[in-house]
Amino acid sequence: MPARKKLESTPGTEIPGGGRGARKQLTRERLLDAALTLMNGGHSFPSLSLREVTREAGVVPTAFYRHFRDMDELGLALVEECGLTLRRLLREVRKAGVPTTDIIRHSVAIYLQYVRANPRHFRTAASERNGGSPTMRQAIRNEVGHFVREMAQDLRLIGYRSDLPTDALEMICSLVVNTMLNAASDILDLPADQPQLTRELEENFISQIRLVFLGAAQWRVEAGADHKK
Amino acid sequence: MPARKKLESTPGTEIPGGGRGARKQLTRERLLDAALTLMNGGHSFPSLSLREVTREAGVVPTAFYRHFRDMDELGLALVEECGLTLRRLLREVRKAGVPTTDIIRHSVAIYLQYVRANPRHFRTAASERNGGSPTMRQAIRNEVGHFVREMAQDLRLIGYRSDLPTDALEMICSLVVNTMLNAASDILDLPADQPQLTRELEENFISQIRLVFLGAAQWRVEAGADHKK
DNA sequence: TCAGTGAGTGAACAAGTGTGCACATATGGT
DNA sequence: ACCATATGTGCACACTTGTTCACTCACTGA
Repeated sequence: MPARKKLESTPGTEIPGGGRGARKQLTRERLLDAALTLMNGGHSFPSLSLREVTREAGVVPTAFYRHFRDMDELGLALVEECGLTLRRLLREVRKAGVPTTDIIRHSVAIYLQYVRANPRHFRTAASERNGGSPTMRQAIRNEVGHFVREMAQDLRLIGYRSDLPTDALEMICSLVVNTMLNAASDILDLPADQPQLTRELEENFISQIRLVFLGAAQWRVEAGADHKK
Repeated sequence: MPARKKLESTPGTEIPGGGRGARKQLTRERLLDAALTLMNGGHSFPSLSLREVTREAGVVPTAFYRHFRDMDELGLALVEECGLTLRRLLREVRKAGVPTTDIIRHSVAIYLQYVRANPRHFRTAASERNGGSPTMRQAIRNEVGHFVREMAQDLRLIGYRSDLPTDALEMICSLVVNTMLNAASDILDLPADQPQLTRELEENFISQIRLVFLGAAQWRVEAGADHKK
């Protein structure tokens, strides 16, 4: 058991010159961090108790209420954090520009690196997407929806399949994003001492993304938009 | 609160001629059913308490131990049930044969019908796939893995892309299955009074599956098997 | 027929939970 | 310099939880 030591029994002792608002945000982050950490160790969010979180954060249970009304609110804050990470990822890929050769492998590499850099965020996103409370699920759907739309817009900006309507582009992107998230979950669940398996999963992931874009390259609107017959 | 009425206070009263083993299996099913029902109403499995389940099943908490060692064991039984449903689905699609026109739309229709017939199983599968305890996640991965392999074999039997190695076929199928499960989760989460949204989601789903097979039709092993360069 | 088995009951427990309340005290504006 | 504010503490409360124990009594099979 970690049993992180409690904060000094009076506020402000730890960072005397820190400023009040700063301190508040600090313990708020500690609470969020504690939740993420606990979730990384088998726990799933809905089975997380308020007391557990405050214990891990090194804070008395009642202090929780200074920051969140209840666990649901903390959950939403967590989702927001994950969404932020996702957006940062998109920025990163965008910044990398459009390499002339093997765009897919390149982007996937950046993605996997990002997943490994923020395992807790991706695990949370993947696990609460279908698992959490209805409220939280909806929140995650929104974030993922944003991500899909941004990605579609990015594709448009680099001139990819500029003949397709936005609907079609977004449908393609959502397929890609689903595959991404599933892969993240699979890869993060792997025992860390099996580089061979990891390699296989990664190759499988790249193949799937490639296959999707192979299909996307030939997609025709009529095939999808035709609701009759 | 449902507060289903308790069983008669002595065993065997309810179905006097039922036989002992039959009665045991009956309450066992009641427990599994109770868990599924609770999960359908917002709860996620790891946040389910033993007492909650027995309450919903109309049984005293201690009776639980006559059937499962703990909640984890019940979870595994649940996963097995879901796996059974998945296999039944495959059989159903297989039985329907290979229609000459629009195979995809046809199969998707059967699938969606199945999802709506067993919403709790599909919701459970989708939600515990990434969310539950490590043990349960692994169990679900196994079931899904079986499903993927069976599906690949089915494709092989109808002569689909008989030139591809099994690896490639399975990689395609796992993409399809992921898309299926995501779609199920999305569709089941929809408010039931929005047929328009449902319709849109379904069309989107069909498009995605179509796109995948469009890509699959052009897949070449070299592209995926080439680990160098 | 009659003992034994085993699915169910109810009471009890220690531990953990969420939350309300009164209290401390550093911070920050006046 | 000082008082209100706000962040964190400690204690207390009523509940719920998982699990134990001794029990009942219908069904089973010899």
